Amino acid sequence: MADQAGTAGEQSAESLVGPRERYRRQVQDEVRAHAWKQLAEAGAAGLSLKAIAKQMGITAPALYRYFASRDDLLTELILAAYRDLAQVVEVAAGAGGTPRDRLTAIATVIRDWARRDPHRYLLLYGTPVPGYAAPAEATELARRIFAPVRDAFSYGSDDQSMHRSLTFWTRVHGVISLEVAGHFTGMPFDPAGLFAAEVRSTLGDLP
Amino acid sequence: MADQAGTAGEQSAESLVGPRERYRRQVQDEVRAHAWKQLAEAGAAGLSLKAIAKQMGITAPALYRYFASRDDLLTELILAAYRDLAQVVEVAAGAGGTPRDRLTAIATVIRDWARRDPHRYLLLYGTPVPGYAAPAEATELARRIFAPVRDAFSYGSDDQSMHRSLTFWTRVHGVISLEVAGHFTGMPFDPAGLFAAEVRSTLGDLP
DNA sequence: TGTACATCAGTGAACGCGCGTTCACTGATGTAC
DNA sequence: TGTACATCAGTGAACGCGCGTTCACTGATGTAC
Repeated sequence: MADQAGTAGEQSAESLVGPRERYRRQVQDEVRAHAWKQLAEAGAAGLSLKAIAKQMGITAPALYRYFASRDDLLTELILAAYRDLAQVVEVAAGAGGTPRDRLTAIATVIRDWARRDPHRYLLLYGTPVPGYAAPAEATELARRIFAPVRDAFSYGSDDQSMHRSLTFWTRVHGVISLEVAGHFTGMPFDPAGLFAAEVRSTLGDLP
Repeated sequence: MADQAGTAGEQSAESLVGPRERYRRQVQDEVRAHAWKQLAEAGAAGLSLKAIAKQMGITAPALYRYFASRDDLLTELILAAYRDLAQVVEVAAGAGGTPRDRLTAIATVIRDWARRDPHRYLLLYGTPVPGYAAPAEATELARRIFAPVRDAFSYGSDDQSMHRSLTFWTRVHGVISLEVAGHFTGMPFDPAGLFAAEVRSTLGDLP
């Protein structure tokens, strides 16, 4: 939900931009904010331009000045979510330390990210939106996120890194997705503890 | 999607039932079949009585003879899915053998069940339907399904069975949910192999 | 075996709702001279 | 500094669509005598 201010090509563009463009971006941000709120409350199927317009005290056609269509807005939200997660994971992976340190950090930030905005996590890794085809960039970003994991496992020479990375990935998502979908509610145990134990167990004797 | 003919209280009821009741059940089954087809094509949010009626060549109000409301139908489908999975898992768990045999069988049937009808699996374990509260029976059934796993891990005296069961559960769902949601498509590896390896690794030195 | 009656599946019109999207337009705002 | 013009955000009416649900009704079908 944070602004992707770091995106290449937009750097320090604020000062080069007139008041009209400035206003434009402000409204766009407001639309996105309302869109995220809707996604949280009604899921991807409940994302509605008319409802957003009403919440903003504006008529619906006005939104077409800012987004070409409803699906365009949805695509933008999905890509923004992927970019945000990618950035968070890359920062965690880049903090240095042993492979073990890095992978523990990656797992932790992914879970924190998912818990901060469960609907946003589910938008990426939950039930696919029926009839909606994700753009190619989404797949690229998903690959980019997976890459820090594979990189951290690619130490030494004997290489089972692909298999170990996939295992890491499915285990991390296994706990997180059941947790954020609410399948642990009412069960007498601590998801954080389970997650930590799972990560430890998955890293095994990793240096 | 198979008929729950084995449900207690309905056994051999067919012969006790007049032609009207027989017809009634037939139509109900047809509605359910169309509902599953819709769920597969448009997700839970796309389940529509009017669309089902149209597909059956009937007017929508006629369906209210068979289901009290749209949400009632959805609830019935969810419970039917849980019951079907519970039965399948219980059969696998009850086939005997070592704990290892039983848990391998459980994992296998869950994955097969999920792959046979991905949308049905996602209805239970995917993104929760927003604004829809699952009935208490759903939670009970979910617990019942988990119970065979816990039972198979509860051998000997030292008891970490709860933790091991949860780990088994999250790992199985981790692979399956990413697989059925299509997050492995385009990646050059075999999900079946990954799943098998994951189950083996999770069972460890289990007898 | 035949008839009268009760049951009940299905109809058709209607309700109010929300959706995405288009179009011609108004009027405020920024910009160029 | 002042004015004319171009830009463009936002409006309001309208389109066709689909949804869940209600209601009074028709007419076929099963059942009881």
